[in-house]
Amino acid sequence: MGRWEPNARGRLAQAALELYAEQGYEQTTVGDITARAGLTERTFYRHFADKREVLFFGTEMAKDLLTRTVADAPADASAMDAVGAALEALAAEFQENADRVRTRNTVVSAHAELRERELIKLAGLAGAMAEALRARGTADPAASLAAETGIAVFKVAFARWIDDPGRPDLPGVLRASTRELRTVLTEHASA
Amino acid sequence: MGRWEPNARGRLAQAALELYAEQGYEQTTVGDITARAGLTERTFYRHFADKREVLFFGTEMAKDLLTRTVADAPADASAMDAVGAALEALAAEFQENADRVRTRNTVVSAHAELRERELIKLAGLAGAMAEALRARGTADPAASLAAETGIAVFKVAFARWIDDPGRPDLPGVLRASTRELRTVLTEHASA
DNA sequence: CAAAGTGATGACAGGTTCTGTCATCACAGT
DNA sequence: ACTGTGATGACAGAACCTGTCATCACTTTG
Repeated sequence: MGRWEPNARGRLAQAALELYAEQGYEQTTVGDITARAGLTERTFYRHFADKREVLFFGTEMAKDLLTRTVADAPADASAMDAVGAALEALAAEFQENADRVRTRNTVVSAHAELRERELIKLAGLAGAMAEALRARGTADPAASLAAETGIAVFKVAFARWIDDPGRPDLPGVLRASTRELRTVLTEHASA
Repeated sequence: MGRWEPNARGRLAQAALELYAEQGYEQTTVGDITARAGLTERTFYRHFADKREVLFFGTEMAKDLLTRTVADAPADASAMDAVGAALEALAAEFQENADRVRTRNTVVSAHAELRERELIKLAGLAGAMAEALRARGTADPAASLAAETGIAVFKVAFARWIDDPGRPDLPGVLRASTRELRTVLTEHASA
């Protein structure tokens, strides 16, 4: 495993987050990152596909958590309940690492390129949850709808959590948002 | 207005879509595009922010259509009904230009970079609809939830429409998906 | 214990994307 | 005609990303 200085990948991710936060994403070159990490530019691209990907280290972990939680939901739970449980588990993890999550969000939300990457990662999470729902026996339009809608609610709840530092309970905001959505969807005049 | 050969922007967009479809997005350089359009590389970047943006010409039109339709919804219509009407209007326009929409989608969905751009454009549409809802008097968690959920349903409906060439009625698929979502959200064992 | 093997890193070249800057050209208004 | 305006051309250059080969630390094998 570890030869030379250990944990090159981790050092690169750490240096990148620091520099992006200190001097901005666009002002930071890959050379800056590798210089701080004590490596060469070429090595950066051996660990990360591009300059953005270095900030999305944890997405695979999130995907695992979501799919596992969906798979482990009680057999009589509805698709939306399974999705809700998964997203609450993720929200709880965000809550535990609130400082890191907020720092990272500040960097990501400041640059369109990074927001783009974040959105495709979220879409990937939705796809993974839909797949897990199908494995649980939910048919396909319902599975995709539950997963995509769940992610949509998570996005809204997360934004509210970020905006309001006095509301520190992300899982609570998520549950409230889900309830609110049910209201929004049922109070309709037509059809 | 038009000096030199007219409609440089349009020629560039046309040449880009053709080349991306013919030989792939990554294999096409900006030089290829400008050569076919009879312009220089530098001019491409005067009309489009980057190599991806040239495919997202119509997003502003879509945003106008959505916000206008939300604003024009009857005063007694619910937020979700206003969003539903807006998305149905967009779906109808997609339906009218089905061939072009499908061609463009083939190109976009083949490359992660382009899908990223598409997702941030969709997020922008959701944001614009939320803003239009707020202008109509809908409070903020509900406005964002209705807009984001509407886009989520549209994504699912669009994917179903693309996958199944024998189901040519996108507005119909959209309405069916919205009904299905209400079912998914109300059939829950817990809470 | 030496030889060969493995995997991560360094070094270098090169193409592509995108930006800054200034010159040039077609046309409009006076 | 004279001057202004706006789009385009020409050129330089930084940064991103990739391909390729050499090198080094360490492991395995005989």
